Amino acid sequence: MDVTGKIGRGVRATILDVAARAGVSIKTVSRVFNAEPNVREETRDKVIAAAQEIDYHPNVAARGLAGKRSFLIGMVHGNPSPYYVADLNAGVLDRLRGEPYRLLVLPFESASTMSGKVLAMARSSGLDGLILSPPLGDDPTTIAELTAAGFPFVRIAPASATWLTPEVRMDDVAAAQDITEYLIGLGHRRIAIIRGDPSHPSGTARLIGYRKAMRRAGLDIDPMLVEEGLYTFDSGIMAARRLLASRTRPSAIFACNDDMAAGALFAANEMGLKVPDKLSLAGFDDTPIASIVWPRLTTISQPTVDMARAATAALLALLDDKKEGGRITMPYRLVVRGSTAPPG
Amino acid sequence: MDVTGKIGRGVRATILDVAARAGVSIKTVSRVFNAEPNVREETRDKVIAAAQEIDYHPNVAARGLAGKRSFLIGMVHGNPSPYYVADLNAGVLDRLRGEPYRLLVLPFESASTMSGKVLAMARSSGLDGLILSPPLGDDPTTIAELTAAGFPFVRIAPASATWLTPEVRMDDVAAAQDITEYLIGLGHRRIAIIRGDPSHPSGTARLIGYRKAMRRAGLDIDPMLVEEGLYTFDSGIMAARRLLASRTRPSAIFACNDDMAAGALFAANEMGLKVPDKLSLAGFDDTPIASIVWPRLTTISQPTVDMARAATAALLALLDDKKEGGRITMPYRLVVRGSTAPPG
DNA sequence: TTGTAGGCGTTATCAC
DNA sequence: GTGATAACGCCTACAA
Repeated sequence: MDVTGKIGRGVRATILDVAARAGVSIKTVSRVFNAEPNVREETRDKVIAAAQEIDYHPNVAARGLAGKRSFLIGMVHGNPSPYYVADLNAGVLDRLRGEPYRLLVLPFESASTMSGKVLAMARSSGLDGLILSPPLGDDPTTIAELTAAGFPFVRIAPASATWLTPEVRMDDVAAAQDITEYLIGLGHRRIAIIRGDPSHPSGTARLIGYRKAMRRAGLDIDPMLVEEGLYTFDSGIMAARRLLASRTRPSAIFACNDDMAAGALFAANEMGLKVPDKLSLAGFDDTPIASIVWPRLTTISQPTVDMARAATAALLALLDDKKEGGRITMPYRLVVRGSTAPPG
Repeated sequence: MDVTGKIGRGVRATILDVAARAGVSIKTVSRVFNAEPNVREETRDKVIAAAQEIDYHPNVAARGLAGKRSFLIGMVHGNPSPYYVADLNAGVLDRLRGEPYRLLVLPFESASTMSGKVLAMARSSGLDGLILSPPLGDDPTTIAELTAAGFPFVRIAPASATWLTPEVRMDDVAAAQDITEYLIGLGHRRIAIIRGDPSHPSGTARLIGYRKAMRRAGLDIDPMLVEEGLYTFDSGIMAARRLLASRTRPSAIFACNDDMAAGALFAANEMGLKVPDKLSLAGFDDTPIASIVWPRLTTISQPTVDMARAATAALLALLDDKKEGGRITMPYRLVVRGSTAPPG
């Protein structure tokens, strides 16, 4: 036994060491480290002091084995926009600060390779819970297997509601409608849309919002003005090139995320089309990219960080109290910047 | 006991279930799942079949407790550029594919808040090893405590060599010298530099390369042409505004990363300075941002993903074979794009 | 308010 | 090649 309390190189102190040093039982030490009640303040202090002296850190594996939880939550993301992912990460980690939970990032190539394997992955990684972001949060197979197994998970920005488990979202339809109506209000009539990856249902919601706005204004929706993208910068370039090559080209383009809008801006620059004089451009998400390009993008500010924070909070509640599923809708904001103007 | 092999909702199969079903001992099952030798092929198949039938996944916590490792590695990053971080993540995860190790992302505010806490964090998170990216990889306190504890770690892009542990880097000095010489070769004489955050030593290396190139060309280094940034887009704007407000403004700016170069481009746009006609701009890293702005940035292609992959490979080797430290230098590439031209 | 006993699911040690 | 059995460090009961 180590009477001095000095622990040799590589040898970690255990709860027994702390107990011995503090002159209490291991259960008392355990109580202190789990913030359980019924410990005299004086005892608590003794334990904490002893722990510090020998640099004790609870063994996560032992804790997980005995307590049947790993304090590990996973985030699966297949979003191609690094800024979006960075925001998600930031929100989750922010909420996790001070909590015993840690965040595991799960590799992810495409939604299809992942479908049907999420539960196995979660199990083999020993996760306590899962945060699903688009498009996986809308994958029926994934939802079904997680639900069937009773595995705790929350969804960020799901397109369809299940109400089975917490969902944090924003109103994509209304936001897309707003930004389209803003373009219409500027005087635009030929307004194109670059939709997102069809496998991301949020893209569909945004398309619906666009259609609503157009219809309400009595404007035709020319199929030539609906292009498909993949939420990537490059796909935005491609889509915009097709749109702008047409003889009856649009005077405004609404891209379903900032990356594609930046791509459209790039395409316009290539063709010498000045934005916003000859072409108005709107994005969606308000990621940093919207402020990096010139001119800055008019866009919808999606509270990604807040959404991630809220989703994490909901998951923690789920893990602790086994609370029911619910739906949280976060507010968005139309941000008007230099990329939009009346048609020239 | 569950004779049918069907496992109820939420109840996970254990190694005992597999052993019973396969008619072997748990040790044999363990051997199979750890790819140990001395198991007859026939036995192995039986075990694997039994495991699949009851959807067995080894319990990570138990494995960690008994085997004294968590199969968890951590990456600590304090780099403000999301694209850089995304590339690091991608490289690590790519190398980890197929390995039993998982990646933990560690929250990180600033290098100073982290210093002296990395080991404690690694311990309390139960990590097996650590990947340190700038600027933490150069923090003496961190290096010292990890080394003293014999904790396995590798460093990505460290400024100073320790040789104690694997280091994956590129030659920042030579790269910065190359890109500066390229600008000089175009005919520029007044070349400014926007250095990075002083707490990131890579910025110093790049400054040295710039100085070398200038001296070799017999050019004075006007202190007015050396600005300080923080590796962020906004800091690039600020620094460029200061540089461009001067009456004797530079004809070219070399920013120590792409984010700041993009900021400089933004500032030039603000002032109506056409790039590259009136101002040449060079970045560093070749993150996606370099290709998103217009015109695209001339930059140094830093093989971030490859570096992360190599660092991960080195860490895995360290964890398995206890190999020695070593130094890997990856090649860089000067990428010439539209943001640079002869002075107008 | 505190302590004791038992078990969590695996790996390691040694025997067969 | 294979198998019993003892750790591993903690948490959950239950007692005191």
